Order: sequence, then C-alpha cells, then structure tokens
Amino acid sequence: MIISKKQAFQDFASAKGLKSTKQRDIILDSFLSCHQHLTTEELYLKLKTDNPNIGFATVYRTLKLFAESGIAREIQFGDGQTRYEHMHAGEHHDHLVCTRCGAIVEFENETIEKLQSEVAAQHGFTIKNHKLELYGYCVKCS
Amino acid sequence: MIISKKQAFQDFASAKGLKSTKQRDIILDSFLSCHQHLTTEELYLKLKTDNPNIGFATVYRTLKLFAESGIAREIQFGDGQTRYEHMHAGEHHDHLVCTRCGAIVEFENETIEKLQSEVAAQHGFTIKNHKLELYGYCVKCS
DNA sequence: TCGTATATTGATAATCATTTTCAAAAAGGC
DNA sequence: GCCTTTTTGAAAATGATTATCAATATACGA
Ligand SMILES: [Zn+2]
Ligand SMILES: [Zn+2]
Ligand SMILES: [Zn+2]
Ligand SMILES: [Zn+2]
Repeated sequence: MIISKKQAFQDFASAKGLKSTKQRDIILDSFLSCHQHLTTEELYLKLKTDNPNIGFATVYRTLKLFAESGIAREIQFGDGQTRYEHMHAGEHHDHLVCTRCGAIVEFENETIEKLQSEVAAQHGFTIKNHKLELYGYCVKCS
Repeated sequence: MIISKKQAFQDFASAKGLKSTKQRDIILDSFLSCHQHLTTEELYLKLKTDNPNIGFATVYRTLKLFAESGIAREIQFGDGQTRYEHMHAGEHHDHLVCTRCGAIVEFENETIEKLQSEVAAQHGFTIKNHKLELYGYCVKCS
C-alpha cells in the first residue's frame, strides 16, 4: 500500500519533470506513516523533531503536490485548517465529525452516492467531486 | 416572509439585549432584498452605494449576528469566501456548485437526508448539522 | 567528472479573509 | 438631560496560506 503510493508519487513527479529531493522523501515517508486527516502544521511539527532543517513552506508545497498527484486529498472541516488524508485509488469515503472532541469517522454509503448522481443529472450537472460531512457529537461526547 | 425574518431578528436582538441601530436595519433590509449566497464583501459593496458611511467591520459583525439569530446560514464553497444565505424556518437544502461559472443550484432530497441519519445512528453520532455539496459543471459549462 | 540549465529550498515578506481594538458616537432607561 | 452600556468605523492584528528570491541542490549531457 505504502509502496504503491510512493511509486504513484514518483510516477507523477517524473511525468511532471520534478526533481527528487530528500526533503520530499522525508515528508512523503512521514505523511504515509501518519494517522489520517492531519494538518500541515501537525505534519510540520512531527517532522521538525527529526528534521529541524525542513521549512514550513516546503511542507505546504509538498502536501499540495501530494494532493495534485492523487495520493492525498485536501479536506476542510470548517475550522479554518486544511487537512490532508491518504487517498486510496478507486476508493471514496465521507466523514462524520465530532464538533466537541474532534473525532473523525469515515463512512461509505453507496446509496447516497447514487442519489447524488441522480440529483446532479436532474439538474444537468456533471459532477467532478463532492463533499458530505455530518457534524455533531460522537458516542463519547453525546 | 421578509417581515417574519425581520420580526425573528428583532426577537433575537431584544432577547439578547442588543440595541437597535440604523446600520443594522439597513444591512438587514439589504440582505433580505438580495439574491442568495452572497459574500460579505458583495453585500458591503452593494450597501456602500447608498450608505458610504457603513463600515466593513459592521457588515461582518452583523452578518454573524444574522447567522446566530437563525435568519441566515453561513456557507463555504471552498473558494476562501464565506457566504450567507437566507434561512427559511423548517426548511433545508443542499447545493450544486458549478466550478466554472460559479452557478449555484439548491436541491432537497429527503432520501439522502434519511440515509444520513441512518449512517450517523450506525456510528452512534448525534448530528447537529451537515454539509452536502456537489461540485462540477452546470449545463451551460459542460 | 565538470559545467550548465533548471528546479527546489528555506527564510521572509506578502496576501487575503476575518477578527480585534479602541476611542468616539449612539441608544435606552431614568 | 444624564449616565451606563452597546455599537460603530478605522485601523491594526491575526492566522492560514502563498509568493519572492537568493542560495543550494539536482539532472543530464559533454
Ligand atoms: Zn466526540
Ligand atoms: Zn477521511
Ligand atoms: Zn456553470
Ligand atoms: Zn442555498
């Protein structure tokens, strides 16, 4: 899984004429070994421990590249912070977000997806992507 | 419809001990007479024509109040601008967004809403609100 | 290996939307 | 009118993100 992501990014990089750098390798390893839905700042702080020489801007730029390459997805839960999560080819999920403790649960619902397509078709829209987030309290916080 | 919104905001204001000001009256009138999904800046610019004395910050603050009072809803379509739309009591809708021309279409789908509740229940979540946006191209832009 | 053209980095400054600050003005009750 | 509290508007502050740019690193062909 991780190897294929690395490969996928390498393919993207060479197709785009990007040069390979150790900073990007480090950021990629760190990102892939991390829990999901992390902030640029979270990843930067995590990196800084072992690599105090990597700059903030580089982490920003690199995460943008990951998103562009398709191995990551940008998500925003309305708290003003952009988060990144791993993107598994051919898979898709939406989110339940606890607004008290910040817990995030992923779910997939084939019927909802189908209904979305129907709605779009009814209005003549060609959908490229969508965002479905359910905000509330998780079991522990209810 | 407009009158009841005005009334609703007045009720909210007096319950909160807010003083009535002509700036808020003007902003409220302007907001209610406006098309939907408008930016703070859009409303500010519209106001400035007839009321060059109303400040940016006041429009920001007042729109936040409208949202708090329940007569408006804050929405974010991922373009970095917060928008506000009229909130009709007891009604709900989601959005189709054209990423080319910016067209916004509202829709309601009872089945999707119901499925969302089911998903939330399955994961033990108590949902307070949700966000469903379908991004793509509208008929004209396809 | 060396040279060169090109891409990348990191520190810093810039940007952009939004929020805060604060003194002056306005509102509401007495 | 007087006094207290809220509101306003201009400007400064904030916070996340992006751009700038000189220095550095990479890729590749000679
Ligand atoms: Zn929780
Ligand atoms: Zn996720
Ligand atoms: Zn369109
Ligand atoms: Zn709407």
